[in-house]
Amino acid sequence: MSPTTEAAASIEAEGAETEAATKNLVFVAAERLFALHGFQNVSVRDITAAAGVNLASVNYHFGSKDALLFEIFKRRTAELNRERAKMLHEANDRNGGSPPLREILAALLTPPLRWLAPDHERRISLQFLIRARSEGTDEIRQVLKTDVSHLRRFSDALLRARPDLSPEEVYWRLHFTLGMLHNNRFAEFDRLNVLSEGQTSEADVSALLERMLNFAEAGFRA
Amino acid sequence: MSPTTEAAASIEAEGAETEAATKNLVFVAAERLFALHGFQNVSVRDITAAAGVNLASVNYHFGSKDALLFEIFKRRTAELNRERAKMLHEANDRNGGSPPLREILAALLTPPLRWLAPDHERRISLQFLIRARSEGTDEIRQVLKTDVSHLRRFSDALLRARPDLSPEEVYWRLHFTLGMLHNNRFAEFDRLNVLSEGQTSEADVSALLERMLNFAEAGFRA
DNA sequence: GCCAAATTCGAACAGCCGTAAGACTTCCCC
DNA sequence: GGGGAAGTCTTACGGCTGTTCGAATTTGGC
Repeated sequence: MSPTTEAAASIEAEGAETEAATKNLVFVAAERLFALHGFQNVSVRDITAAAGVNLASVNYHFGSKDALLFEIFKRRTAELNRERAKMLHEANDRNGGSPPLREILAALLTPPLRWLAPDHERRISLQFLIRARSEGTDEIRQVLKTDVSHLRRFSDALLRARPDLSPEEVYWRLHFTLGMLHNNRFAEFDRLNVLSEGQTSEADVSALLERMLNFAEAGFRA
Repeated sequence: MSPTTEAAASIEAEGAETEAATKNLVFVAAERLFALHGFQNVSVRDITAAAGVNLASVNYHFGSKDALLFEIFKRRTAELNRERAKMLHEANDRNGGSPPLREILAALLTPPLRWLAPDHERRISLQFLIRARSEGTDEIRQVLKTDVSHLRRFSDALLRARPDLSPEEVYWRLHFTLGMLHNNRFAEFDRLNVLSEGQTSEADVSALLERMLNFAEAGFRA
């Protein structure tokens, strides 16, 4: 029996490093290589070589290269959404179900920006997610288009905070805000460093979060 | 003698559709396919088949597949930057060399948004540029990182319009604004359409420009 | 209407790709 | 400690990739 049929169940088992050691080695190595070089530019042989496992491991444990990409995407997306939902929930609790603009935006932006910190364990995962969003397979693009339930919670909250705005306007501004966020890949940081002649400190992620919140909040208040 | 050595000179010859018909067929077909499916997902055979020319045409006229991508990128980037520079120049003339915030941002965003109109001849070119920015070769990424002279004109103008902001702050906000723009690929439009249950009219590009200007201007005024 | 240069064409090369089959080894439970 | 499942390994297949070569063809100047 192929173990890939149980893959979905293992998504929740976060710290399950003990069982299926090779599967985890492949998962981690693939995530890193995909994030750094893109899906198409990384071969199954690259992955298994980096992981120090056999070539056939990818197909045995995940079924195919596409399925491996999709599984990484699902797991990391679920993690990120969980952190965002938790922050939004806490903001709701603090404010009687109708938090101010800035707290909603903070719930949306803080988790990914936390991941972006140089020493954060999920830094490479965020780079992976940003890349997968634009370079991923049709299956991933389908999920991004279809599964908007998570974003809807945020658009609903934003509508409650700014009931004078039309839903359409809120959707667009949310779209803009996510665009600001998704632009934060390695390459863009580099360009920014050149543009500002090394003045920007990409290491200071909390300052970046502050900047993004200021910009986005002002955009929503316009 | 290989004609590819003269390729750089022909970049300026915009309407040179008459000479080198096949070269132009390849150029146009490749741009469309790259924009729609990504660089890695399009083979030389796909391009030549779509263009209705011989397989060897790409290597004969452009040297290699990478060089073809780079040449499309250079030409379209130059075109876009020319339109932006022209608008910025006109804004300078109208305002004694120090245009208001909104006019600077309009010079930055109007040209690409014009291209995005459904019936615009450069619609596919903008999609190509957005894709090439994140999926392109190392050579393209190097140009994006190094050649920031064009963006510098905008950051300088923005600094003059908001002298109370630190240069670093201006760079980041410019970065955010470009992020809003670069997020406008087909896939994102689709998600937005689902999110808003078909309420968004992506055809109405001038309304989108207005929205983006409002959002970005407010962000810069924060 | 000829010659040479420019272009197009058909064909093939060498190499990498994802995947699968089958033999082999390890592990765990009864 | 034997048997069966789970995992690992080697090997190779078929297919697609970018690129090249030499011949055939077209083009442009005289």
